[in-house]
Amino acid sequence: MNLYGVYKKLFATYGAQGWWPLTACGATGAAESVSSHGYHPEDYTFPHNDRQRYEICLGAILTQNTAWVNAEQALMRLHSLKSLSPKTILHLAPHTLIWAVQPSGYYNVKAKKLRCFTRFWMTLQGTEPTRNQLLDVWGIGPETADSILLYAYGRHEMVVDAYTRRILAHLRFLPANCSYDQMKAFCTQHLPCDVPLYQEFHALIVEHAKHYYRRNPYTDPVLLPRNAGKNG
DNA sequence: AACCAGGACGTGA
DNA sequence: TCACGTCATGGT
Repeated sequence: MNLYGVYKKLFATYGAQGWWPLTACGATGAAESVSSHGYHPEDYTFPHNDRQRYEICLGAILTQNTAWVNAEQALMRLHSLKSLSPKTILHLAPHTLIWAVQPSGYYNVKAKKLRCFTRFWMTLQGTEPTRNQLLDVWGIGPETADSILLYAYGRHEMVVDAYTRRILAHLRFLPANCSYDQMKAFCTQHLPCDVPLYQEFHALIVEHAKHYYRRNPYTDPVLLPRNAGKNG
């Protein structure tokens, strides 16, 4: 099975994931309903405005090496401060921003990252950032940059992560110590050039890895049903 | 009770 | 370039 076969198998198994998740307030614009996820299954025209794009960017930073539920709590706190927007977030006192970011961990660095990114965002004036521009922002590395480009701007950039590395290595497509750029190039080369497919692929990888790639040794009954590849 | 979560940065070799 | 320590909360 090639990588496109992997995609089709995961999609058949888990269905459309509808990433990127927004908070309910971000997805609907409602001021009060700040509860669960605002997924957008099979609405690939998403996001619809700069406010949603901005929330995706903050979420991408807040979820770095952190469970999404924790990042979401931080977004909720920002919303409760009416500061889930570039203009207002920069007016927060340092300790207030740190309080908001605290549930997502790394609160000192992430508060700084949000400030750095927001200053950059303001310079964009609504225009789309390039990948190199994003990488020049302190706190934005390759995965966060690609997440922003793919999910906030619908750009044709594959997002890969630690889960992707585990799966690609387990399927023996790439060595376990492969680089981010190697993974990205491999995925780009072996998948159709289709933005919604890219969005779903990464989301499906994460969903699948949560099931079978949390702890070594990995067993994957979906992609490796009968002990295949045991002998290298 | 370790171990992990949708990484990135700073440093030293 | 690359390996390694650091950042930190919350769930299993």
